[in-house]
Amino acid sequence: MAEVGRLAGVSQVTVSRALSSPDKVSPETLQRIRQAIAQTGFVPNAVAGALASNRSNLIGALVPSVTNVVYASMLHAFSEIMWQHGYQIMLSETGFDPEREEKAVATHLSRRPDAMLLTGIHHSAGSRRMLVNAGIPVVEVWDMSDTPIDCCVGFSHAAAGEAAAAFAVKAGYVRAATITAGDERAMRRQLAFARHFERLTGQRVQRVDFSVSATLGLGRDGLQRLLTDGLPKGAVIFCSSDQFAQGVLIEAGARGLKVPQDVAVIGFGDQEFAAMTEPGLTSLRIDRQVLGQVAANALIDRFRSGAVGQAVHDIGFEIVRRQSA
Amino acid sequence: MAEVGRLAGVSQVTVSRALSSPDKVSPETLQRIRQAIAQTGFVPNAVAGALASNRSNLIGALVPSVTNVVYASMLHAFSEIMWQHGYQIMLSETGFDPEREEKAVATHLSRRPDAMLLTGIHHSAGSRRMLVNAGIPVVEVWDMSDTPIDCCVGFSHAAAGEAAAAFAVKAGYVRAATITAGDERAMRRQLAFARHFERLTGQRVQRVDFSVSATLGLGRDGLQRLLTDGLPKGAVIFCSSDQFAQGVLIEAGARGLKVPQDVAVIGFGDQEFAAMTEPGLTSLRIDRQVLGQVAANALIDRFRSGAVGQAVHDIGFEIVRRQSA
DNA sequence: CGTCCTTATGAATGCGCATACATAGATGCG
DNA sequence: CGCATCTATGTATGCGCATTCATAAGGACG
Repeated sequence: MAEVGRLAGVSQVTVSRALSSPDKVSPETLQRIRQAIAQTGFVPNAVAGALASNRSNLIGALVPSVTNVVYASMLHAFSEIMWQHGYQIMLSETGFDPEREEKAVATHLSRRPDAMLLTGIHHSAGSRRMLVNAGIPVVEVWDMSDTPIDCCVGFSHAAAGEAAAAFAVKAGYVRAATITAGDERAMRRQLAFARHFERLTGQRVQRVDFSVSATLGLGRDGLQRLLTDGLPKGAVIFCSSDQFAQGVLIEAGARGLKVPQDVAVIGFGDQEFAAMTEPGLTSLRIDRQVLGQVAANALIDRFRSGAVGQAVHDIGFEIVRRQSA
Repeated sequence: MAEVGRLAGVSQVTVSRALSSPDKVSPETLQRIRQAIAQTGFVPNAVAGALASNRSNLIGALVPSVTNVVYASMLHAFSEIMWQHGYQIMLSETGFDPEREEKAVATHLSRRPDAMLLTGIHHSAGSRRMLVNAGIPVVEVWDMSDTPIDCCVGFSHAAAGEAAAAFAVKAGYVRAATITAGDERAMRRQLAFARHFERLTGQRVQRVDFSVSATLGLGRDGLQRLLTDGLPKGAVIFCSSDQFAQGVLIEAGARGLKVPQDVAVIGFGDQEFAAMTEPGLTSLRIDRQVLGQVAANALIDRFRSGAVGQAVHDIGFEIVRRQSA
C-alpha cells in the first residue's frame, strides 16, 4: 500500500482512503492511485485490514453436510445474500456431531468472523459459551427455540410431524408407518407424527429407523423391512426425507405395488425431483431458499442495529399434495 | 495473550509458544498457562497470527454450485482432508460465470489463503494473472490441461464422451441422441460422443441442449422433445448428467416405453441413486471422493515440497453398466 | 482582514500475534 | 573448574492496514 502510494505520489493513508471511501480523495489523486494499483497488481491484504479494523467481513457457517442438498441449497441462498453485502463464507461440516461442531466453533471464532450461522438449536455447552462470549450475531437455522443463542430461523419439527399425521388421517389413511434417518430433527418429526396419528386413529405406527443419513437405497430397504414386518395394504408411510420416499416409490414399483392404493408415501423437504417422480410425491415443503435468505437478512439487520430486532423467525412449512398420498 | 501470560506469571511469547509448540515450554509452566486459558476463556486471534506469520491456514475453494451434489461431494472429500491437516475452507460459488469467478478470486486472494482450489481449467486472464502472482499452490479440478496454473486433477471429458460412444456402439446401438446441460465440460463430452458415434456408425446424433443446469424435470422434457423430433425406437440417449438420465427413465415409464428396449439411457456421474433406479442406470462414474482427496493431497504435497511434484493427475473414469443401456 | 469552516492530505499509532535474537541458569565433559 | 551446550524464558520488532489526530490550503463571511 505504501508502495502504491509512492508510485502515486501520496502516502499510505491516502491509498487506504482511496479504497475504502473514494469520495474523501480528490478525483485527480484517485485517478493516480487507481493507475498505480493497476500497474503494480496490488491486492489489498484483508488480513491486516481485519486486524486493524476489528471487522473481518467473514461469516462462519456450520452445516451438517454439504452433500445433502437441503443444507446446500439453504447455504446457497444464504451465501448469495451475504456475498451481495460484501461478506464471505467460511464453511465447515459438522456431520451431526456436537463434538466436531464444538471444535469447528473454536477454530471459526479464532478467525474473528463478524457473525456465525449454525444448523440446529442443540449445541454443546462449550459451543454455546464460546459463541456468547464472542459477542457477535449468531443465527441458528432449521429449527426454533425460545432460547436461541442470539436468533433463530426455522420451523417447528413437532408441528410438522403432527401436520403430516393430521393430513394422513384426513386423507383417509388408518394405518401408518415411518422411515426415519439418524437425525435428531427427523426423530422429533417422527415422534410427533406417531403420537398424533395414534391419538387420532388408535392405531399403532410401525417404524423403521436408520442411524445414518437418508439415501434412496435405504428407502428401498425401508419399504422391504416394513413389508416383512407385515405392513398392511393401504398404509401410508411418512418418510423423514424425500430420498427415502423416492426409494419407497421405486421399491414399490419394482414389486408391482400401486402407489397410493397399495402403499402411500409422504416425503419431507419437497426437493426438486418430488414433482417429477411417478407418481408425484406428496411432501412437506420447507422453503430452503427463504430459510437461507431470512437467516442472512437477520444477520444484516443485527449488523445495523445491534442485537435488537426479532429473535425468532418461523418460516413455516406446507404440505404439497401430489399423487403418492 | 499478554493477559493470559500475566495470569500464568509468564510473558506473551511463552503463551504463544505454549500454543504452537508445547514441547518447548516446561511442563509446569504449560500447566499454569492452560489453566489461565481455561479461566479467561481466551480464544487465540488467528487473524493476528496470520498477519504475523504470513500463513493463514485457509484454503479458498471456488465451485460452480454447492447445490449440485457432484461438486458438493468433491468439496466434502477435499475439505475433510484439509480439515485433518488443520486447514479451513473459504467457499464461494461462481455459477459457471468467469466474471464472477474473477471477483471471487480477487476477494479470496485478499485474505491471503495458503492455497486455492478452482473448478475447471478455463479462467479469465485476470484470474490467471492474480493467481500466478499470488505465488501460492493452486489446484484446478474436474478437468485436465497441459498448462495448468499450477496443478490439476481430473479427467479428459473428450475421452469420456468417446468412451461412451464406443460403449454404445459395442452394445449394439446404431442410433443415438444426447441431452446436454449448459456447462462447458458437458458440451465437450457431447461433442466427443457425437463425433465418435457418427464416425463409427455413420448415423447422425440427435441432440437437445439446455442452457441451464441439469434437473430431473428437464430430463423428462428432453426425452419428450427428442420423441417429438422423431427419435427412432431403440436409440440410446447420452445424458450429460444422471439427473437428466433419471428424468428420461421416469418420462419413459410414464409413456409406457420400455428401457432399454424402446429407449436406452446412459447417464454421467454415477450418483448414489443411479444403482437404485428402475431399471438401474448405466452411467460414467467419476470418483468424486478420490477427486477431492487427490486435490487435497496435491496441495499438501506442495506445502511440503514447494511447487515441484506431479502437476497433472488423471483420475480417469469408468463405465458402469447396469440395465438402462 | 481575521475568524471559522471545509477539504485534502499526512504522521503517528496500535491491532495481537510470530519470529529472531538475547539472556540466564543448568548440565556435561575433559 | 572452565568452557561449551542445552533448556526455558524474555525483549524487541514488525506484519499491513485502519483510525485518530494534526496540518495546510482554500473559501465564506462579517
